[in-house]
Amino acid sequence: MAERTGQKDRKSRGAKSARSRGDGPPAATRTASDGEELRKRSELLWDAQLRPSRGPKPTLSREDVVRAAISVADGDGLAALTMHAVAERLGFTTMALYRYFPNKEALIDASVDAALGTPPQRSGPLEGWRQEVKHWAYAKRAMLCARPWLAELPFVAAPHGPNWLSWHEAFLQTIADAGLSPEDMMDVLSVVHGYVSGSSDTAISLARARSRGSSFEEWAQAVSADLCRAINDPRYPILSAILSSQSGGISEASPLPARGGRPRTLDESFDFGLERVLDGIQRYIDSLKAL
Amino acid sequence: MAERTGQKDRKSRGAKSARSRGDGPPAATRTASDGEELRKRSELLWDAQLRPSRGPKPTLSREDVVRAAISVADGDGLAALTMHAVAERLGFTTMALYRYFPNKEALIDASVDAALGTPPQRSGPLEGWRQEVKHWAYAKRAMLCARPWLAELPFVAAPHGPNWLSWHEAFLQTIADAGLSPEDMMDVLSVVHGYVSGSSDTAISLARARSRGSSFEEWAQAVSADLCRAINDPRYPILSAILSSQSGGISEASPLPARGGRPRTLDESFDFGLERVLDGIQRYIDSLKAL
DNA sequence: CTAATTAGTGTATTATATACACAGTTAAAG
DNA sequence: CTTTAACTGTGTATATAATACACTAATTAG
Repeated sequence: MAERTGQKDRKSRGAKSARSRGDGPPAATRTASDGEELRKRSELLWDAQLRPSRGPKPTLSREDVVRAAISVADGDGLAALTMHAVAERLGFTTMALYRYFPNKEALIDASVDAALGTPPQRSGPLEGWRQEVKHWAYAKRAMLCARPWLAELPFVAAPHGPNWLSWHEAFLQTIADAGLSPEDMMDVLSVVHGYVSGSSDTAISLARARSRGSSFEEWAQAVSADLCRAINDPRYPILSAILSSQSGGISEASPLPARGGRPRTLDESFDFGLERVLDGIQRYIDSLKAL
Repeated sequence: MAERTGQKDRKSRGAKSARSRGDGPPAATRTASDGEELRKRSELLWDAQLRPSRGPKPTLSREDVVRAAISVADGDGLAALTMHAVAERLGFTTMALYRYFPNKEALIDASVDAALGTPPQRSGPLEGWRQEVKHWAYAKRAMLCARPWLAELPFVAAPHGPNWLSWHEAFLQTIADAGLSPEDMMDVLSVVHGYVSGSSDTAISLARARSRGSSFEEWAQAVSADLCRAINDPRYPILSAILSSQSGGISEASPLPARGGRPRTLDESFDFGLERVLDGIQRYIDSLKAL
């Protein structure tokens, strides 16, 4: 009954393509990332792939492959991102991709970074750190919503590519003149970045639903039904009260700018939270100035 | 050259087990969650599985299966969480699990919720919302670090189970008396929750590395090396300057409480950010009182 | 030209999820 | 007590994916 699971056959192979799997501990497929794993992935991600001189020239470039991968994920979600699907889009066989990336994980790492894109360039004069940070936060959220499949990946312990660093750099520029220490700047970055990525899940969920053809109503209905199981459950008195008091569920982007008794839209809630976060940062900056 | 990939053969199958796949759009495996998907998953998660009367009693319960699944994931990470591994741990065949959960996704949804556990009960008198929220945030972060595999899953658009709701409820209790409107309470929850989950990735990464036997040094080395590719890259002037100024990389939990020139530890950075967030919330609460 | 080296292909292997049919079990109904 | 519908756990089969490996054709250094 106990099955012969163990022992993946590790055939010794020439010192040639040392860029394959890696062997450490259990070595979870994707997702794993202790020291060894991360180091390898990071190296692969930044590896410049020098072109050899002897054989035929490759028809494609890594960029081509990444573009195809992104286009697959954009179209049909992360689950559709198979080596086969990418190869097909390029008109090649599945195995051809392995000439460009040693494994799927490396392709995904590269695709994720490419998909992040570069942060919007600041145009015109600085508007003060607060406004600049807001722009950055909006842009980041918009980027995530435009590529909902990014949120399906564990960002935890993934290697940071050039575009990721660009986003960080762009943030640091927004607060470069606020008078913070280097360490404070990094920690403030972490606060805003944490808030943005951690709180955008609902918006991303909506974006994904839309990209799959669901209507706003259908999505809102499902989300609401899911959460509303708390209603009338004695384990959740406060939540229950709040949910049942809020008549509808989530409201779509408001056509009217008026903020009356209308509940906040998703974006307005994001905004609300962002203002709180910025208030907190502001207070810290002010406290430093006061010294 | 172009390969004969097309046309996945979709064999017609009887109308029998209507509880199988679902068919809508491309229907990504896990991870997908438009309206339909979410509705189904939510239902499954809350479905009470009434025991039928006719046949033999099942040897296991859903709870048993979930426990086994969690123990697999705790031990070897999410990638090790296969139906086979869970079944083996229980001493059953793979297919036996399908008597308890219609598919792996449902098992994972249930396992995630169970793994969240219940938030710590408040003991003793209230210490004021700020302190209470801090406790909650610490507890949540600790919970995520204790189960790093949770962060490998897309939380986006996953159904919310009883434990998830409990965490929400517990938060709402902490700020129930702060004088916020129901809507504000939910949005404040979203801020803190967003910050905590979004900013814990590094700590979670460390926790995972540790659970896989990496030393702190090995992990810190890898993380640092990954980020430090920015150094001396003209695209990242500020980041580069900050990183090269900070001598070491990340420092472990400090043995000394003294906060001298020493860089912040991971936990201290989290704390720093949390204080900013709380300051922002406090300011909002104060502004309401001032009215 | 010749040999080394590489690109893309084709095929085989392995891991996983899961459909389906079967055998033994149990309790409700006769 | 028998019958039998409804179930449980098992065994087997299939589909999807990733990817190892060997092969052919291409291309260029010498």
